[in-house]
Amino acid sequence: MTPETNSAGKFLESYNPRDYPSTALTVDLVVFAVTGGVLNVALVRRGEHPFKDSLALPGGFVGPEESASQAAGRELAEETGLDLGRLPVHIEQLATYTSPDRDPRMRVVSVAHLALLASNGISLPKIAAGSDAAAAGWYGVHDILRGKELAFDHAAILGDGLARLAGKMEYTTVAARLLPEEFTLTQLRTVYDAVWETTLAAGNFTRKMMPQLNDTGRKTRGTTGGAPAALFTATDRHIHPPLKRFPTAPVQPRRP
Amino acid sequence: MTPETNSAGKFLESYNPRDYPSTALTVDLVVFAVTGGVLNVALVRRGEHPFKDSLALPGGFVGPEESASQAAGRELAEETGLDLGRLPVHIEQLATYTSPDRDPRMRVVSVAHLALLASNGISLPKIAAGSDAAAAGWYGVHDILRGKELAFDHAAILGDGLARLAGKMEYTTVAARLLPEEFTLTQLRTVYDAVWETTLAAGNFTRKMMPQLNDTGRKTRGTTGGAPAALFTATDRHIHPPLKRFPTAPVQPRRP
DNA sequence: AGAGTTGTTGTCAGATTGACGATAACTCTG
DNA sequence: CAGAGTTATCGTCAATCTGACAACAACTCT
Repeated sequence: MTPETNSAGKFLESYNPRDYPSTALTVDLVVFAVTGGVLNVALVRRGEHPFKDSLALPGGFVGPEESASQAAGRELAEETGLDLGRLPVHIEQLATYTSPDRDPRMRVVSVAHLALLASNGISLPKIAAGSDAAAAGWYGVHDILRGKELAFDHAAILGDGLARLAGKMEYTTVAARLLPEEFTLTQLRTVYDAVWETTLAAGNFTRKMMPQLNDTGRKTRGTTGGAPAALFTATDRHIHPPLKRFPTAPVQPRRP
Repeated sequence: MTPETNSAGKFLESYNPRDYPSTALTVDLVVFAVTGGVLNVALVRRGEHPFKDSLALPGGFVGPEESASQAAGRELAEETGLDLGRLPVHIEQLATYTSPDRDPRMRVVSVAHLALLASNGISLPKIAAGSDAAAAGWYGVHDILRGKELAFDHAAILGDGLARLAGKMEYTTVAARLLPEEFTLTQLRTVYDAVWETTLAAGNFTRKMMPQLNDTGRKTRGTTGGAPAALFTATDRHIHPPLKRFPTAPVQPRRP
Protein backbone atom coordinates (compact mmCIF):
# COMPACT_ATOMS: atom_id res chain seq x y z
CA MET A 1 0.00 0.00 0.00
CA THR A 2 1.30 3.41 -0.86
CA PRO A 3 1.16 5.85 2.01
CA GLU A 4 0.25 8.66 -0.36
CA THR A 5 -3.22 7.30 -0.99
CA ASN A 6 -4.30 7.36 2.60
CA SER A 7 -5.86 10.78 2.72
CA ALA A 8 -6.74 13.46 0.28
CA GLY A 9 -4.58 15.85 2.20
CA LYS A 10 -1.52 13.69 2.15
CA PHE A 11 -2.06 12.68 -1.40
CA LEU A 12 -1.77 16.17 -2.72
CA GLU A 13 1.88 16.44 -1.84
CA SER A 14 2.59 13.98 -4.61
CA TYR A 15 -0.18 15.05 -6.95
CA ASN A 16 0.89 16.02 -10.40
CA PRO A 17 -1.91 17.31 -12.61
CA ARG A 18 -0.17 16.09 -15.72
CA ASP A 19 -0.50 12.50 -14.55
CA TYR A 20 -4.27 12.64 -14.87
CA PRO A 21 -6.56 13.46 -17.76
CA SER A 22 -8.39 16.69 -17.14
CA THR A 23 -11.73 16.52 -15.42
CA ALA A 24 -14.65 18.82 -16.17
CA LEU A 25 -16.72 19.86 -13.15
CA THR A 26 -20.31 20.67 -13.99
CA VAL A 27 -23.69 21.11 -12.36
CA ASP A 28 -26.92 19.61 -13.66
CA LEU A 29 -30.24 21.02 -12.52
CA VAL A 30 -33.46 19.19 -11.77
CA VAL A 31 -35.89 22.12 -11.80
CA PHE A 32 -39.41 21.30 -10.69
CA ALA A 33 -42.61 23.35 -10.88
CA VAL A 34 -46.28 22.40 -10.64
CA THR A 35 -48.99 23.46 -13.09
CA GLY A 36 -52.46 22.13 -13.54
CA GLY A 37 -51.98 19.42 -10.95
CA VAL A 38 -48.91 18.04 -12.76
CA LEU A 39 -45.28 18.05 -11.64
CA ASN A 40 -43.10 19.43 -14.42
CA VAL A 41 -39.37 19.43 -15.00
CA ALA A 42 -37.36 21.89 -17.09
CA LEU A 43 -35.56 20.21 -20.00
CA VAL A 44 -33.53 21.49 -22.93
CA ARG A 45 -33.08 19.81 -26.28
CA ARG A 46 -29.49 19.17 -27.21
CA GLY A 47 -28.19 20.76 -30.41
CA GLU A 48 -24.94 18.81 -30.60
CA HIS A 49 -23.64 15.26 -30.54
CA PRO A 50 -23.62 13.10 -28.52
CA PHE A 51 -27.35 12.69 -27.85
CA LYS A 52 -28.16 15.33 -30.46
CA ASP A 53 -31.89 16.19 -30.38
CA SER A 54 -32.37 14.33 -27.11
CA LEU A 55 -33.80 16.05 -24.08
CA ALA A 56 -31.38 16.79 -21.27
CA LEU A 57 -31.30 18.51 -17.92
CA PRO A 58 -30.08 22.10 -17.98
CA GLY A 59 -26.66 22.64 -16.52
CA GLY A 60 -23.25 24.12 -17.04
CA PHE A 61 -19.69 24.41 -16.01
CA VAL A 62 -18.54 25.31 -12.51
CA GLY A 63 -16.29 28.34 -12.78
CA PRO A 64 -12.81 28.31 -11.23
CA GLU A 65 -13.79 30.65 -8.40
CA GLU A 66 -17.25 29.20 -7.80
CA SER A 67 -18.66 26.52 -5.57
CA ALA A 68 -21.05 24.05 -7.14
CA SER A 69 -24.02 25.60 -5.37
CA GLN A 70 -23.09 29.06 -6.63
CA ALA A 71 -22.83 27.67 -10.15
CA ALA A 72 -26.22 26.01 -9.76
CA GLY A 73 -27.81 29.29 -8.69
CA ARG A 74 -26.18 31.17 -11.55
CA GLU A 75 -27.27 28.62 -14.13
CA LEU A 76 -30.81 28.60 -12.81
CA ALA A 77 -31.00 32.38 -13.06
CA GLU A 78 -29.66 32.26 -16.63
CA GLU A 79 -32.08 29.56 -17.71
CA THR A 80 -35.21 30.99 -16.19
CA GLY A 81 -34.43 34.69 -16.23
CA LEU A 82 -35.63 34.86 -12.64
CA ASP A 83 -34.01 37.17 -10.15
CA LEU A 84 -32.80 34.71 -7.54
CA GLY A 85 -31.93 37.48 -5.17
CA ARG A 86 -35.62 38.31 -4.80
CA LEU A 87 -37.47 35.08 -5.37
CA PRO A 88 -36.97 32.59 -2.55
CA VAL A 89 -36.07 29.63 -4.76
CA HIS A 90 -35.21 26.41 -3.00
CA ILE A 91 -31.95 24.82 -4.20
CA GLU A 92 -30.25 21.85 -2.62
CA GLN A 93 -27.52 19.47 -3.65
CA LEU A 94 -28.79 16.13 -4.84
CA ALA A 95 -25.89 13.81 -5.60
CA THR A 96 -22.73 13.67 -7.68
CA TYR A 97 -22.36 11.49 -10.74
CA THR A 98 -18.83 10.40 -11.46
CA SER A 99 -18.89 7.32 -13.67
CA PRO A 100 -15.81 7.68 -15.91
CA ASP A 101 -17.78 6.93 -19.06
CA ARG A 102 -20.94 8.91 -18.41
CA ASP A 103 -19.85 11.31 -21.13
CA PRO A 104 -18.12 9.69 -24.14
CA ARG A 105 -15.93 12.69 -24.83
CA MET A 106 -14.08 13.18 -21.58
CA ARG A 107 -14.42 12.81 -17.86
CA VAL A 108 -17.31 14.95 -16.68
CA VAL A 109 -18.15 15.01 -12.98
CA SER A 110 -21.57 16.46 -12.40
CA VAL A 111 -22.93 17.72 -9.11
CA ALA A 112 -26.70 17.49 -9.55
CA HIS A 113 -28.94 19.99 -7.78
CA LEU A 114 -32.62 20.06 -7.06
CA ALA A 115 -34.43 23.38 -7.58
CA LEU A 116 -38.05 24.15 -6.75
CA LEU A 117 -39.76 27.08 -8.45
CA ALA A 118 -42.76 28.74 -6.89
CA SER A 119 -45.73 28.76 -9.21
CA ASN A 120 -49.31 29.96 -8.98
CA GLY A 121 -50.34 26.72 -10.66
CA ILE A 122 -51.13 28.31 -14.00
CA SER A 123 -48.13 29.84 -15.80
CA LEU A 124 -44.48 28.81 -15.68
CA PRO A 125 -41.37 30.85 -16.48
CA LYS A 126 -39.91 30.44 -19.95
CA ILE A 127 -36.78 28.35 -20.23
CA ALA A 128 -33.93 29.87 -22.19
CA ALA A 129 -32.24 27.16 -24.22
CA GLY A 130 -29.40 29.17 -25.69
CA SER A 131 -28.59 28.13 -29.23
CA ASP A 132 -31.66 25.94 -29.60
CA ALA A 133 -34.53 27.67 -27.90
CA ALA A 134 -37.31 26.00 -29.83
CA ALA A 135 -37.92 22.83 -27.85
CA ALA A 136 -36.72 23.79 -24.41
CA GLY A 137 -39.48 23.92 -21.84
CA TRP A 138 -41.51 22.08 -19.27
CA TYR A 139 -42.35 18.38 -19.37
CA GLY A 140 -44.45 16.19 -17.13
CA VAL A 141 -42.05 14.38 -14.81
CA HIS A 142 -43.92 11.10 -14.55
CA ASP A 143 -44.41 10.95 -18.33
CA ILE A 144 -40.72 11.57 -18.97
CA LEU A 145 -39.67 8.94 -16.44
CA ARG A 146 -41.94 6.37 -18.00
CA GLY A 147 -40.44 7.17 -21.42
CA LYS A 148 -36.79 7.26 -20.22
CA GLU A 149 -35.19 8.87 -23.24
CA LEU A 150 -33.04 11.55 -21.70
CA ALA A 151 -29.43 12.19 -22.69
CA PHE A 152 -26.50 10.78 -20.71
CA ASP A 153 -27.54 9.49 -17.26
CA HIS A 154 -30.06 12.28 -16.86
CA ALA A 155 -32.99 9.90 -16.47
CA ALA A 156 -31.32 8.48 -13.35
CA ILE A 157 -30.61 11.98 -12.04
CA LEU A 158 -34.21 13.01 -12.63
CA GLY A 159 -35.40 9.87 -10.84
CA ASP A 160 -33.16 10.63 -7.88
CA GLY A 161 -34.46 14.19 -7.81
CA LEU A 162 -38.06 13.06 -7.75
CA ALA A 163 -37.31 10.52 -5.03
CA ARG A 164 -35.65 13.22 -2.93
CA LEU A 165 -38.57 15.61 -3.29
CA ALA A 166 -41.20 12.95 -2.70
CA GLY A 167 -39.36 11.66 0.35
CA LYS A 168 -38.78 15.05 1.94
CA MET A 169 -42.43 15.95 1.50
CA GLU A 170 -43.28 13.22 3.98
CA TYR A 171 -41.73 15.04 6.92
CA THR A 172 -41.08 18.65 5.87
CA THR A 173 -42.95 21.53 4.28
CA VAL A 174 -40.77 21.68 1.12
CA ALA A 175 -43.88 21.25 -0.96
CA ALA A 176 -44.72 24.84 -0.08
CA ARG A 177 -41.64 25.97 -2.02
CA LEU A 178 -43.51 25.03 -5.17
CA LEU A 179 -46.24 27.56 -4.28
CA PRO A 180 -46.38 31.32 -3.71
CA GLU A 181 -45.47 32.48 -0.24
CA GLU A 182 -49.13 32.43 0.78
CA PHE A 183 -51.18 29.43 -0.25
CA THR A 184 -54.30 27.48 0.66
CA LEU A 185 -54.40 24.00 2.05
CA THR A 186 -56.02 22.80 -1.16
CA GLN A 187 -53.15 24.22 -3.22
CA LEU A 188 -50.68 22.47 -0.98
CA ARG A 189 -52.60 19.23 -1.20
CA THR A 190 -52.60 19.54 -4.98
CA VAL A 191 -48.79 19.63 -4.90
CA TYR A 192 -48.74 16.46 -2.84
CA ASP A 193 -51.14 14.76 -5.22
CA ALA A 194 -49.05 15.82 -8.21
CA VAL A 195 -45.73 14.61 -6.82
CA TRP A 196 -46.97 11.44 -5.18
CA GLU A 197 -49.49 10.58 -7.90
CA THR A 198 -52.09 9.92 -5.24
CA THR A 199 -55.27 11.50 -3.92
CA LEU A 200 -55.12 12.55 -0.30
CA ALA A 201 -58.29 13.08 1.75
CA ALA A 202 -58.81 16.81 2.26
CA GLY A 203 -60.03 16.70 5.84
CA ASN A 204 -57.28 14.50 7.18
CA PHE A 205 -54.63 16.42 5.23
CA THR A 206 -55.75 19.62 6.89
CA ARG A 207 -55.62 18.11 10.36
CA LYS A 208 -52.10 16.76 9.81
CA MET A 209 -50.64 19.81 8.09
CA MET A 210 -52.07 22.62 10.20
CA PRO A 211 -49.50 22.45 13.02
CA GLN A 212 -46.72 23.19 10.51
CA LEU A 213 -48.43 26.24 8.99
CA ASN A 214 -49.05 29.81 10.08
CA ASP A 215 -52.49 31.23 9.42
CA THR A 216 -52.19 34.68 7.86
CA GLY A 217 -55.77 35.48 8.83
CA ARG A 218 -56.52 36.35 5.21
CA LYS A 219 -58.72 34.40 2.81
CA THR A 220 -58.91 33.90 -0.91
CA ARG A 221 -61.38 36.04 -2.91
CA GLY A 222 -63.13 35.64 -6.21
CA THR A 223 -62.49 31.94 -6.70
CA THR A 224 -64.78 30.13 -9.09
CA GLY A 225 -67.37 28.62 -6.80
CA GLY A 226 -66.95 27.35 -3.29
CA ALA A 227 -66.12 28.88 0.02
CA PRO A 228 -63.09 31.15 0.43
CA ALA A 229 -60.04 29.35 1.74
CA ALA A 230 -57.67 30.50 4.45
CA LEU A 231 -54.19 31.57 3.35
CA PHE A 232 -51.19 30.08 5.13
CA THR A 233 -47.46 30.45 5.15
CA ALA A 234 -45.09 27.57 5.79
CA THR A 235 -42.87 27.11 8.81
CA ASP A 236 -39.80 24.91 9.01
CA ARG A 237 -41.39 22.64 11.60
CA HIS A 238 -41.19 18.97 10.78
CA ILE A 239 -44.22 16.74 10.38
CA HIS A 240 -44.02 14.18 13.12
CA PRO A 241 -44.97 11.47 12.61
CA PRO A 242 -44.70 11.96 8.83
CA LEU A 243 -47.47 11.89 6.29
CA LYS A 244 -48.23 8.55 4.74
CA ARG A 245 -47.75 8.56 1.00
CA PHE A 246 -50.18 5.74 0.36
CA PRO A 247 -53.14 5.18 2.63
CA THR A 248 -52.69 2.14 4.82
CA ALA A 249 -54.66 -1.05 4.36
CA PRO A 250 -58.34 -0.13 4.43
CA VAL A 251 -60.02 -0.50 7.77
CA GLN A 252 -62.31 -3.51 7.92
CA PRO A 253 -65.97 -2.59 7.44
CA ARG A 254 -67.71 -2.14 10.72
CA ARG A 255 -69.90 -4.96 11.87
CA PRO A 256 -72.94 -3.93 13.93
CA MET B 1 -25.62 35.18 -21.73
CA THR B 2 -23.38 32.87 -23.64
CA PRO B 3 -25.23 29.98 -25.21
CA GLU B 4 -22.43 27.61 -24.36
CA THR B 5 -23.13 27.72 -20.66
CA ASN B 6 -26.63 26.41 -20.95
CA SER B 7 -25.92 22.74 -20.49
CA ALA B 8 -23.00 20.65 -19.52
CA GLY B 9 -23.31 18.86 -22.80
CA LYS B 10 -23.27 21.93 -24.92
CA PHE B 11 -20.59 23.57 -22.90
CA LEU B 12 -18.04 20.90 -23.58
CA GLU B 13 -17.79 21.77 -27.25
CA SER B 14 -16.03 24.93 -26.23
CA TYR B 15 -14.23 23.58 -23.20
CA ASN B 16 -10.52 23.99 -23.19
CA PRO B 17 -8.78 22.36 -20.23
CA ARG B 18 -5.99 24.91 -20.36
CA ASP B 19 -8.44 27.70 -19.54
CA TYR B 20 -9.05 26.30 -16.07
CA PRO B 21 -6.77 25.49 -13.17
CA SER B 22 -6.62 21.77 -12.61
CA THR B 23 -9.09 20.25 -10.21
CA ALA B 24 -8.34 17.32 -7.93
CA LEU B 25 -11.18 14.85 -7.44
CA THR B 26 -11.05 13.03 -4.13
CA VAL B 27 -13.21 10.99 -1.79
CA ASP B 28 -13.44 11.48 1.95
CA LEU B 29 -14.77 8.72 4.17
CA VAL B 30 -16.95 8.98 7.25
CA VAL B 31 -16.48 5.49 8.68
CA PHE B 32 -18.67 4.64 11.64
CA ALA B 33 -18.55 1.71 14.06
CA VAL B 34 -20.05 1.16 17.50
CA THR B 35 -18.17 -0.12 20.56
CA GLY B 36 -19.12 -0.07 24.17
CA GLY B 37 -22.31 1.84 23.51
CA VAL B 38 -20.44 4.66 21.75
CA LEU B 39 -20.51 5.68 18.10
CA ASN B 40 -16.96 5.96 16.79
CA VAL B 41 -15.49 7.47 13.66
CA ALA B 42 -12.20 6.55 11.97
CA LEU B 43 -9.76 9.47 11.85
CA VAL B 44 -6.15 9.83 10.76
CA ARG B 45 -3.64 12.38 12.00
CA ARG B 46 -2.14 14.50 9.28
CA GLY B 47 1.62 14.37 8.86
CA GLU B 48 1.92 17.36 6.52
CA HIS B 49 0.86 20.96 6.22
CA PRO B 50 -1.71 22.36 6.05
CA PHE B 51 -3.38 21.23 9.25
CA LYS B 52 -0.30 19.25 10.24
CA ASP B 53 -1.00 17.13 13.34
CA SER B 54 -4.74 17.75 13.07
CA LEU B 55 -7.18 14.90 12.82
CA ALA B 56 -8.80 14.37 9.44
CA LEU B 57 -11.15 11.99 7.71
CA PRO B 58 -9.46 9.25 5.71
CA GLY B 59 -9.71 9.64 1.97
CA GLY B 60 -7.82 9.67 -1.27
CA PHE B 61 -7.74 10.44 -4.91
CA VAL B 62 -10.24 9.14 -7.44
CA GLY B 63 -8.32 7.33 -10.14
CA PRO B 64 -8.82 8.22 -13.81
CA GLU B 65 -10.74 5.04 -14.57
CA GLU B 66 -12.68 4.91 -11.31
CA SER B 67 -16.03 6.21 -10.17
CA ALA B 68 -16.14 7.97 -6.81
CA SER B 69 -17.93 5.03 -5.19
CA GLN B 70 -15.28 2.61 -6.47
CA ALA B 71 -12.58 4.86 -5.06
CA ALA B 72 -14.41 5.01 -1.72
CA GLY B 73 -14.56 1.22 -1.55
CA ARG B 74 -10.91 0.88 -2.45
CA GLU B 75 -9.81 3.43 0.12
CA LEU B 76 -11.90 1.81 2.80
CA ALA B 77 -10.35 -1.57 2.09
CA GLU B 78 -6.86 -0.05 2.23
CA GLU B 79 -7.50 1.77 5.49
CA THR B 80 -9.13 -1.04 7.38
CA GLY B 81 -7.54 -4.05 5.74
CA LEU B 82 -10.98 -5.58 5.48
CA ASP B 83 -11.95 -7.71 2.51
CA LEU B 84 -14.87 -5.76 1.12
CA GLY B 85 -15.73 -8.57 -1.24
CA ARG B 86 -16.73 -10.74 1.72
CA LEU B 87 -17.90 -8.37 4.42
CA PRO B 88 -21.19 -6.68 3.59
CA VAL B 89 -20.05 -3.14 4.35
CA HIS B 90 -22.58 -0.40 3.79
CA ILE B 91 -21.27 2.52 1.71
CA GLU B 92 -23.35 5.38 0.37
CA GLN B 93 -22.60 8.76 -1.10
CA LEU B 94 -23.08 11.61 1.35
CA ALA B 95 -22.50 14.93 -0.37
CA THR B 96 -19.89 16.76 -2.41
CA TYR B 97 -17.85 19.64 -1.07
CA THR B 98 -16.69 22.11 -3.69
CA SER B 99 -15.86 25.39 -2.02
CA PRO B 100 -12.94 26.79 -4.06
CA ASP B 101 -10.89 27.57 -0.97
CA ARG B 102 -11.58 24.48 1.11
CA ASP B 103 -7.96 23.43 0.50
CA PRO B 104 -5.45 26.30 0.46
CA ARG B 105 -3.15 24.58 -2.02
CA MET B 106 -5.42 23.99 -4.99
CA ARG B 107 -8.98 23.23 -5.94
CA VAL B 108 -9.98 19.94 -4.34
CA VAL B 109 -13.46 18.62 -4.95
CA SER B 110 -14.34 15.92 -2.47
CA VAL B 111 -17.17 13.43 -2.77
CA ALA B 112 -17.83 12.38 0.82
CA HIS B 113 -19.08 8.87 1.54
CA LEU B 114 -20.63 7.27 4.58
CA ALA B 115 -19.42 3.79 5.51
CA LEU B 116 -20.80 1.56 8.27
CA LEU B 117 -18.63 -1.23 9.65
CA ALA B 118 -20.18 -4.23 11.34
CA SER B 119 -18.87 -4.70 14.85
CA ASN B 120 -19.54 -7.12 17.66
CA GLY B 121 -19.47 -4.16 20.03
CA ILE B 122 -16.09 -5.00 21.54
CA SER B 123 -13.17 -4.79 19.10
CA LEU B 124 -12.73 -2.57 16.05
CA PRO B 125 -10.48 -3.07 13.02
CA LYS B 126 -7.15 -1.25 13.08
CA ILE B 127 -6.88 1.82 10.91
CA ALA B 128 -3.84 2.03 8.69
CA ALA B 129 -2.58 5.58 8.64
CA GLY B 130 0.21 5.23 6.10
CA SER B 131 3.22 7.34 6.90
CA ASP B 132 1.92 8.35 10.33
CA ALA B 133 0.32 5.29 11.87
CA ALA B 134 0.70 6.30 15.48
CA ALA B 135 -2.40 8.37 16.11
CA ALA B 136 -4.80 7.01 13.55
CA GLY B 137 -7.74 5.21 15.06
CA TRP B 138 -11.24 5.46 16.43
CA TYR B 139 -12.71 8.48 18.16
CA GLY B 140 -16.08 9.08 19.82
CA VAL B 141 -18.18 10.97 17.29
CA HIS B 142 -20.10 13.16 19.72
CA ASP B 143 -16.90 14.11 21.56
CA ILE B 144 -15.18 15.06 18.32
CA LEU B 145 -18.12 17.12 17.15
CA ARG B 146 -18.26 19.02 20.40
CA GLY B 147 -14.55 19.77 20.08
CA LYS B 148 -14.61 20.64 16.37
CA GLU B 149 -10.94 20.62 15.62
CA LEU B 150 -10.76 18.58 12.45
CA ALA B 151 -8.73 19.57 9.40
CA PHE B 152 -10.28 21.38 6.42
CA ASP B 153 -14.08 21.25 6.44
CA HIS B 154 -14.07 17.74 7.84
CA ALA B 155 -16.05 18.69 10.93
CA ALA B 156 -18.92 19.75 8.68
CA ILE B 157 -18.63 16.53 6.67
CA LEU B 158 -18.66 14.45 9.84
CA GLY B 159 -21.71 16.36 11.06
CA ASP B 160 -23.50 15.71 7.78
CA GLY B 161 -22.59 12.04 8.01
CA LEU B 162 -23.97 11.73 11.51
CA ALA B 163 -27.15 13.55 10.50
CA ARG B 164 -27.61 11.19 7.57
CA LEU B 165 -27.15 8.08 9.69
CA ALA B 166 -29.33 9.35 12.52
CA GLY B 167 -32.06 10.35 10.09
CA LYS B 168 -32.09 7.12 8.14
CA MET B 169 -32.30 5.11 11.34
CA GLU B 170 -35.73 6.58 11.91
CA TYR B 171 -37.30 4.75 9.01
CA THR B 172 -34.88 2.03 7.87
CA THR B 173 -32.87 -0.81 9.37
CA VAL B 174 -29.44 0.70 8.51
CA ALA B 175 -28.53 0.52 12.17
CA ALA B 176 -28.21 -3.24 11.68
CA ARG B 177 -25.26 -2.62 9.31
CA LEU B 178 -23.26 -1.63 12.39
CA LEU B 179 -23.83 -5.12 13.85
CA PRO B 180 -22.98 -8.69 12.80
CA GLU B 181 -25.43 -10.30 10.43
CA GLU B 182 -27.28 -11.86 13.37
CA PHE B 183 -28.00 -9.66 16.36
CA THR B 184 -30.31 -9.29 19.33
CA LEU B 185 -32.88 -6.57 19.83
CA THR B 186 -30.84 -5.24 22.74
CA GLN B 187 -27.75 -4.92 20.54
CA LEU B 188 -29.77 -3.05 17.97
CA ARG B 189 -31.26 -0.79 20.61
CA THR B 190 -27.76 -0.07 21.88
CA VAL B 191 -26.83 1.21 18.42
CA TYR B 192 -29.84 3.52 18.44
CA ASP B 193 -28.95 4.79 21.88
CA ALA B 194 -25.34 5.40 20.82
CA VAL B 195 -26.19 7.31 17.65
CA TRP B 196 -29.14 9.27 18.99
CA GLU B 197 -27.68 9.83 22.45
CA THR B 198 -30.95 8.77 23.99
CA THR B 199 -32.37 5.86 25.95
CA LEU B 200 -35.19 4.03 24.24
CA ALA B 201 -37.62 1.86 26.20
CA ALA B 202 -36.84 -1.78 25.53
CA GLY B 203 -40.40 -3.08 25.36
CA ASN B 204 -41.70 -0.48 22.96
CA PHE B 205 -38.58 -0.72 20.81
CA THR B 206 -39.18 -4.43 20.39
CA ARG B 207 -42.78 -3.95 19.38
CA LYS B 208 -41.90 -1.31 16.79
CA MET B 209 -38.86 -3.08 15.33
CA MET B 210 -40.07 -6.67 15.14
CA PRO B 211 -42.00 -6.32 11.86
CA GLN B 212 -38.77 -5.32 10.06
CA LEU B 213 -36.74 -8.26 11.37
CA ASN B 214 -36.55 -11.96 10.63
CA ASP B 215 -36.31 -14.29 13.61
CA THR B 216 -33.58 -16.86 13.00
CA GLY B 217 -35.07 -19.14 15.67
CA ARG B 218 -31.69 -19.21 17.40
CA LYS B 219 -30.80 -17.65 20.74
CA THR B 220 -27.69 -16.28 22.37
CA ARG B 221 -25.75 -18.53 24.75
CA GLY B 222 -23.35 -17.91 27.60
CA THR B 223 -24.18 -14.29 28.16
CA THR B 224 -23.28 -12.83 31.53
CA GLY B 225 -26.52 -13.01 33.47
CA GLY B 226 -30.03 -12.68 32.17
CA ALA B 227 -32.19 -14.64 29.82
CA PRO B 228 -30.95 -15.69 26.38
CA ALA B 229 -32.01 -13.32 23.61
CA ALA B 230 -33.45 -14.21 20.23
CA LEU B 231 -31.18 -13.62 17.21
CA PHE B 232 -32.58 -11.68 14.28
CA THR B 233 -31.50 -10.65 10.81
CA ALA B 234 -32.54 -7.38 9.20
CA THR B 235 -34.84 -6.96 6.24
CA ASP B 236 -35.06 -3.93 3.98
CA ARG B 237 -38.61 -3.16 5.05
CA HIS B 238 -39.20 0.40 6.12
CA ILE B 239 -40.43 1.39 9.56
CA HIS B 240 -43.77 3.05 9.08
CA PRO B 241 -44.53 5.27 10.78
CA PRO B 242 -40.90 5.92 11.77
CA LEU B 243 -39.35 5.65 15.18
CA LYS B 244 -39.38 8.78 17.28
CA ARG B 245 -35.91 9.94 18.19
CA PHE B 246 -37.01 11.78 21.31
CA PRO B 247 -39.99 10.59 23.28
CA THR B 248 -42.96 12.89 22.90
CA ALA B 249 -44.28 15.09 25.69
CA PRO B 250 -44.99 12.90 28.69
CA VAL B 251 -48.55 11.69 29.02
CA GLN B 252 -50.47 13.43 31.76
CA PRO B 253 -50.75 11.35 34.95
CA ARG B 254 -53.97 9.41 35.11
CA ARG B 255 -56.71 10.91 37.18
CA PRO B 256 -59.13 8.39 38.75
C1' DA C 1 -30.74 -22.55 46.35
C1' DG C 2 -31.26 -17.91 46.14
C1' DA C 3 -30.14 -13.31 44.50
C1' DG C 4 -29.41 -10.44 40.73
C1' DT C 5 -29.83 -9.46 35.90
C1' DT C 6 -31.74 -9.50 31.40
C1' DG C 7 -35.20 -10.51 27.53
C1' DT C 8 -39.92 -10.89 26.28
C1' DT C 9 -44.78 -10.35 26.56
C1' DG C 10 -48.91 -8.12 28.26
C1' DT C 11 -51.83 -4.27 29.68
C1' DC C 12 -53.74 0.19 30.00
C1' DA C 13 -55.10 5.02 29.04
C1' DG C 14 -54.25 8.55 25.94
C1' DA C 15 -53.25 10.06 21.23
C1' DT C 16 -53.45 9.46 16.26
C1' DT C 17 -55.52 7.75 12.10
C1' DG C 18 -58.72 6.93 7.99
C1' DA C 19 -63.33 7.29 6.55
C1' DC C 20 -66.96 10.10 6.08
C1' DG C 21 -70.80 13.15 7.31
C1' DA C 22 -72.44 18.02 8.38
C1' DT C 23 -72.23 22.71 7.87
C1' DA C 24 -70.95 27.15 6.14
C1' DA C 25 -69.64 30.27 2.48
C1' DC C 26 -69.02 31.31 -1.82
C1' DT C 27 -70.22 31.54 -7.45
C1' DC C 28 -72.98 30.65 -11.22
C1' DT C 29 -77.36 30.05 -13.63
C1' DG C 30 -81.81 31.07 -14.90
C1' DC D 1 -82.64 36.88 -6.31
C1' DA D 2 -83.56 32.11 -5.23
C1' DG D 3 -81.72 27.85 -5.68
C1' DA D 4 -78.26 24.62 -7.50
C1' DG D 5 -73.57 23.36 -7.57
C1' DT D 6 -68.85 23.73 -5.41
C1' DT D 7 -65.55 24.15 -2.08
C1' DA D 8 -63.38 24.69 2.63
C1' DT D 9 -63.53 23.44 7.24
C1' DC D 10 -64.87 21.11 11.31
C1' DG D 11 -66.71 17.14 13.89
C1' DT D 12 -67.38 12.26 14.83
C1' DC D 13 -66.45 7.44 15.14
C1' DA D 14 -64.07 3.03 15.48
C1' DA D 15 -59.63 1.10 14.75
C1' DT D 16 -54.95 1.40 15.58
C1' DC D 17 -50.74 3.08 17.61
C1' DT D 18 -48.07 4.91 21.45
C1' DG D 19 -45.56 5.50 25.97
C1' DA D 20 -45.28 3.87 30.50
C1' DC D 21 -44.76 0.18 33.15
C1' DA D 22 -45.78 -4.30 35.30
C1' DA D 23 -45.24 -9.38 35.15
C1' DC D 24 -42.96 -13.24 34.06
C1' DA D 25 -39.39 -16.29 32.28
C1' DA D 26 -34.62 -17.70 31.73
C1' DC D 27 -30.25 -17.33 32.45
C1' DT D 28 -25.43 -16.53 35.56
C1' DC D 29 -23.02 -15.79 39.65
C1' DT D 30 -22.16 -16.49 44.57
